[in-house]
Amino acid sequence: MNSFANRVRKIVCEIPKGETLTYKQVASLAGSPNAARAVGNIMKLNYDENIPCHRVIRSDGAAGGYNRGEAEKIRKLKEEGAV
DNA sequence: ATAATGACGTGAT
DNA sequence: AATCACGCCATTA
Repeated sequence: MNSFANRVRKIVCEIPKGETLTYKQVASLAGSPNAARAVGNIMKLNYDENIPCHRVIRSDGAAGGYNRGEAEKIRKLKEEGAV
């Protein structure tokens, strides 16, 4: 998989603990500032357990979604120190 | 190539 | 502040 998905995965994997990036930020870093939707789409389709996708949230501050459940995602972020 | 889908974003009501 | 509708992008069928 060498494409947007790969870039996104790498970026998300580089997110430091306690920090959270918005889908828009990730998309922007991936090269497409308006591909927030595509970013989330890729996560859902890839189910990357090696990637801290739980550190990626919406721009509104909402967690968004998670393969384990939004509650788990939020919990993880809170435990890691994310606001 | 076209249509449909989706863990989004922003603006308008 | 909350909700609705539209727009955007990449992927898959």
